[in-house]
Amino acid sequence: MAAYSDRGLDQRDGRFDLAVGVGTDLESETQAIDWRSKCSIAACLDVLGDKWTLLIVRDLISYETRTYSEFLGSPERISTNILADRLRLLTSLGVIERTNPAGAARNNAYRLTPSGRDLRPALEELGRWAQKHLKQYYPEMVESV
Amino acid sequence: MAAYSDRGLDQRDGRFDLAVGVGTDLESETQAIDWRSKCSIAACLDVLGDKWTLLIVRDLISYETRTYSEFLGSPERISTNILADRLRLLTSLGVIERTNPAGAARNNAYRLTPSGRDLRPALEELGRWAQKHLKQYYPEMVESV
DNA sequence: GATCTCACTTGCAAATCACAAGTGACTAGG
DNA sequence: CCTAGTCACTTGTGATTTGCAAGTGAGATC
Repeated sequence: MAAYSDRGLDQRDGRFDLAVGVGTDLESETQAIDWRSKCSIAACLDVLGDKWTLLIVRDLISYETRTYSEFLGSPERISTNILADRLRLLTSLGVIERTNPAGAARNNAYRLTPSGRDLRPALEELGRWAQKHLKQYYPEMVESV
Repeated sequence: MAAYSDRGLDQRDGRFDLAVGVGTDLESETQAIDWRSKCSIAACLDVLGDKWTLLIVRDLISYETRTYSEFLGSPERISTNILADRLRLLTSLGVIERTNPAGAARNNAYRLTPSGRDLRPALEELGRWAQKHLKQYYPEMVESV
């Protein structure tokens, strides 16, 4: 517990440039991650901690594969620039990949890698928590994944 | 699976004003939540989906109780306005509460409610995932919770 | 080979965030 | 009690991120 708590207050933990140089612009671009602490939960949130990233993973758990425009069709209405950015991030992290890595972007869907599939238990727990504790505020909510 | 996918594309799912009128300004203020879809995972992310909220929960899992300034001491260095905002949100959701609800704000710590304690499995899964899949990018990472 | 669709990119306004500097209530010391 | 200090915030300002609308360019379709 609290294994990070002995750190000095003024020090930064590091920055890491993710990149996979496979081919298209989207895949070869680079993203810097500023790790806020050594805590694994904080690291997870450094990467996945926003309103959109895990919804992409959720869609891929539900549907196995999904194209860019299919993601756009999901009910939460992600905007195109955010979608492109998050797909780039998840690809560079090795959480998702193209179904046809060598092929052109058009109709080239995304799928989860083993790393992405390992997020399923966490998403199930989050969904379970919402079902139990958010339904009082939002009765129309339904299950997922 | 994909139980939300039959929704129309143009419809909004709703908005809900959270409020608990217990006493201090911080507790009685109101926050609007715009539910993006009926999906429970999306609902969870509507509420907890950012880089800071779950770190507050993590601290309370690690330490049982924490004051405002103790939260500020955590290594991720949350800023004061964001901390106040998230404490307000988590309080209005019933995820955390003050250890002395009737007392003054000064030295009045926060603790998890049963709802907050139910987030532990999800945080454990997220931490486990980070340990398994993020360590390659960030070797200094350590366990947590 | 012109048109269409798909997977993005770009530009700009709006919202959110980080950082620094207050503020006001309690509290300990003299 | 009066003053100085600490704690729990709030406020202001500039920087970053997001949302929305409008492109763009490459491959598929006709």
